[in-house]
Amino acid sequence: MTTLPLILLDCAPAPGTEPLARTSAESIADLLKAVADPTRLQILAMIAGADQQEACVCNLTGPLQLSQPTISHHLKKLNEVGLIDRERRGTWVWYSLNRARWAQIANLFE
Amino acid sequence: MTTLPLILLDCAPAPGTEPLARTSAESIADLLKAVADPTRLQILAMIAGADQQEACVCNLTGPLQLSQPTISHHLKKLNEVGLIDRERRGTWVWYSLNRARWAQIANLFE
DNA sequence: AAAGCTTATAGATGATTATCTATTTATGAA
DNA sequence: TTCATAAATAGATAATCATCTATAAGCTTT
Repeated sequence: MTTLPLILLDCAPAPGTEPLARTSAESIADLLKAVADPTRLQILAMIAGADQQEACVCNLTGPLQLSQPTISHHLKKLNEVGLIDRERRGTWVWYSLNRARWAQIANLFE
Repeated sequence: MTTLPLILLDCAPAPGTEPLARTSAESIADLLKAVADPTRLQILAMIAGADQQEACVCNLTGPLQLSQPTISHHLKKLNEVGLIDRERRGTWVWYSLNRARWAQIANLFE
């Protein structure tokens, strides 16, 4: 009597489960890490909901009850992954949503 | 000569920038944190790409080169936020994507 | 019940990070 | 040039977390 190749049912990589390349996974994770923070989500929501869809640091410190360096820190993180754009106008620095980058996240989950 | 009410241009919460409620921001962040990890992204990709779109722990340890407890740890995190479902069949435990939960993430970015 | 395999949990550790205070840099006004 | 305001950076700290080893728990078979 012949037996089925049980090894195929045993513990082995499942067929078709080539893992997502580590470097790709890491760069996607970096992008998602930027949004996976409650304060940064609040910041993004405030920017998206603001007039002209932009905000400066000092627009955010009050409502979020965080120090100015902390807000700047979060804005820098969001800017580094391309989720918000930065524009200096006089003394203020204005941050706005980068819609294209935002859409790239949506595409990841479709 | 009259002057514009400069206070409106000064540092204050921008109009319409009611912050996203902290509790909402935190629960969204918890969901996003679950996917904001390169190993968990690789796990999700492997599950999605597998036959029957499911995988057990031992399908993953080999390709990802991580210890079994580490894989179990990640699967638990993904399961806790509802991104994957868990089903024991005999000795093995099979994990599968929860498409509805997945879609909820997509909706966040539209 | 005893053995063997798969998965989960416990506990430890090193790395990452969100936050703060203090300081510096950048810009505009006097 | 000096002053005042806005934002960025430096450095410190406490908390979170990805990973490991060791062990326990769950299931199947003999």
